[in-house]
Amino acid sequence: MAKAKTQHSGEQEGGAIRRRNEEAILAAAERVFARHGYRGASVQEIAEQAGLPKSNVLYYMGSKRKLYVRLLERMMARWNAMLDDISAEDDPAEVLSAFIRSKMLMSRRHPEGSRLFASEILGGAPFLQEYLSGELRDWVQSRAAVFREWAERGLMDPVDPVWLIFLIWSSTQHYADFEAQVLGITGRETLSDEDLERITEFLTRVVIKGCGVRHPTKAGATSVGHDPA
Amino acid sequence: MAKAKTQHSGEQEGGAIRRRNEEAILAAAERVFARHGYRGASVQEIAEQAGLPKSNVLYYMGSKRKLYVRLLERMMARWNAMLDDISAEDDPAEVLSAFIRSKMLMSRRHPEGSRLFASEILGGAPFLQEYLSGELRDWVQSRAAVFREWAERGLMDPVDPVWLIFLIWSSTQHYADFEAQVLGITGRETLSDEDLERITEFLTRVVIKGCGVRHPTKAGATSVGHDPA
DNA sequence: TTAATACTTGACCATATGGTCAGTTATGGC
DNA sequence: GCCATAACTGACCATATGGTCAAGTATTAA
Repeated sequence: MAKAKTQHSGEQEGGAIRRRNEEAILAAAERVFARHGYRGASVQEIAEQAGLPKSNVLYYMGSKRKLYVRLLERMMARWNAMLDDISAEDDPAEVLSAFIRSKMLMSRRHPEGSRLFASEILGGAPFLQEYLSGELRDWVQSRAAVFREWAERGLMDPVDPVWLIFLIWSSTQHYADFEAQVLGITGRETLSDEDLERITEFLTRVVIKGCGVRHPTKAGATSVGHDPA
Repeated sequence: MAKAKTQHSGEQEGGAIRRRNEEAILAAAERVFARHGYRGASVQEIAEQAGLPKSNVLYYMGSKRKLYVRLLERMMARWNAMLDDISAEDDPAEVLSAFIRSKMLMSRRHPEGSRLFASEILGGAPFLQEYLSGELRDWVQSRAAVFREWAERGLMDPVDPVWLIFLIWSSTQHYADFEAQVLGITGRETLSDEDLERITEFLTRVVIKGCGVRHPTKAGATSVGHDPA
């Protein structure tokens, strides 16, 4: 095999200069790819937004394709960092609430990354197909199994867990991906933290109540989320 | 003003040849724009998919930009055709159910159009900004007023109507926009009509139950969607 | 039949694209 | 101070882009 070139060996090493420039490039590229998609983005524009000459971007990233893949991988890593384990012993209401909250936070903290991901899927997921039908599918199936057990124990209605996961994904991601629509319709410049908090509460409430989630302590008794305010 | 040229006077007229070719071009363009975004789409590719030389596409459509705008307008027209009037006198459960169903049908019938719209919003809605903050905003506000009145009459929980509308939009559109993800994760080739029907029922149920929608006949009494299957 | 109009399309143009490369400058360990 | 290596970058290339145009062919109304 070829000797690993320092340039592309990845990971954390590399001088301070390299790290700084790569960060600038990745940030700029995330914006541009998110806005225009893979094909519509140009290396020239990324370079300008990063404040570097085009050659320099290619020097660090090798190619447009590699840069794009690296961004996707970074986004997947963020995702994976969020996927805490759950078991059927946990409180469904708490798990669903935490799930919605963390997805909402992801949309808040990484809107460009979220849009980049959306753009990739929208285009038929040419780079992410195996991830979707591999890793991510396994993750969904394992969560689905837990949901199903909750339903069997009478802790929630017997809804299809996969459709439920999609419901949570779509309704939370909406605020990053369709930000332009949300802002246009609500007539605001930005969404405040309070807005996001209220939306999170709304979504949590509808999902938990809508799926008939009950407290685990008293087996199959009290319903959750009935504060009449 | 200049005399209207037959070529671009729009509307229904034009020979059979024109209509046939324009349809082919529009269909092809919708696919290509949906997949690659405005910038990423090329007239050449659209022409190939339509089975015509590039010059011919430009002959009929004038320019890439005009073609794109025309597609957006066609999609907005479909949308508007769906926006039937509602009043506070209607049954909330029925209205919400019909709303979800028709949005779901739209995702089913016009997935490319849906993705085209999504791509436009994702890119910051450069062509649709005024539509969003104008027509569409008004539409949302008027529906929101009805939802609010329902809440005041005790026919549903006092949820924020705008977030509710976004919830319905996002969760239904998901099945068109993120089709690649849905298929990858569920491991299917396509979603069947039965799948769509079940998803529609699931979403309807969660929304109606989650928002505490009640029947209007008995003022603020029975809750809806409790079939324990 | 004829003339006007609609349609068709290959050649062409200026510009932008992703990517290469050679030559130069800066950096850091010794 | 030395030098290997990292960092930098303008010039360049083949190709693709959106769009124009002129010269054709098909269609149709009179």
